[in-house]
Amino acid sequence: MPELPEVETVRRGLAPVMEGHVIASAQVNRPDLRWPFPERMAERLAGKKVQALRRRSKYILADLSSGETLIIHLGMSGRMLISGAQLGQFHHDHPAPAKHDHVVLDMENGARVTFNDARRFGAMDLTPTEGVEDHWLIRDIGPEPLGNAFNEAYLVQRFKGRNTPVKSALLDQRLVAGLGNIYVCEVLYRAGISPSRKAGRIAAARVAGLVPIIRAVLEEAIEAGGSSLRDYRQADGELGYFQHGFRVYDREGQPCLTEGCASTIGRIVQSGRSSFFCPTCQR
DNA sequence: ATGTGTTCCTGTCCGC
DNA sequence: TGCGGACAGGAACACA
Repeated sequence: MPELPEVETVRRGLAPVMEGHVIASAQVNRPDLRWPFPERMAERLAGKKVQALRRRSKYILADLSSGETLIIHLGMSGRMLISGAQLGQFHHDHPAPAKHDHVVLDMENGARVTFNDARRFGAMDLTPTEGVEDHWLIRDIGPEPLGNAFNEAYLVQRFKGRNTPVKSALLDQRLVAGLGNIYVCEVLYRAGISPSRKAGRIAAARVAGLVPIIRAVLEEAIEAGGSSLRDYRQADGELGYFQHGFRVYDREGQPCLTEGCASTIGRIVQSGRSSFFCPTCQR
């Protein structure tokens, strides 16, 4: 599920209990998720301090004092739960293990971080921190949409000559990092561009206009995640799944929210994914 | 090189 | 209440 804003929200939620703290022990309850876990993962995590908790695209990167980095991907259904830490205090009691709790990290500070992933499209790997950007899962990913390398000239260049629908182009992680089905729908709605339009046939000015829209949509979602984070810390400690007011995603058959537009939101399937759009506002 | 369809897995929801 | 099918926030992989 989680797209860039949700992963960033998870990272920010984990940081207070993990960054600068030592993993006392790790429990690994199955041999694999999408791929096998790295050899001896539990042993390689135990006793290591998390020096930094970073994010690259939809990956969370935990740099360890051993010189290795734990790479975490949440896939479609991956969740992170914090227990034993509330309101800055550690109370040391944890909920009963749940179905699909695959990896459990017990921190020396008493907090417990549980990775739960029903569909098991998630992944974890351990790799040397030096060169983690060249790891096979990460090396081909495009620029961070909130960074300087992602800009108008870049996107215009990358769209040039592409015969694929703009929806597919923006989902392509090699082109830009971190966008998923929800936020691509939201971006194209805000930009007034049909998801079916071929990327290479959009006027350069409109392509350039996508850049600030992508940034705004993601930043607003991160902000919404940030405010939800405070609630989660008070509630059950589950991170990353927050209610965010989507303006077009999952609104098939409901009225378009654009002022003065009388259309209803439609849905088409593009390469197996639902695209929600307004047939009037998006051309 | 690009573009598209299939696949991995479990859970939920909706119509009969 | 059961059953079948569609669908779900990802992305690697196989193939045209």
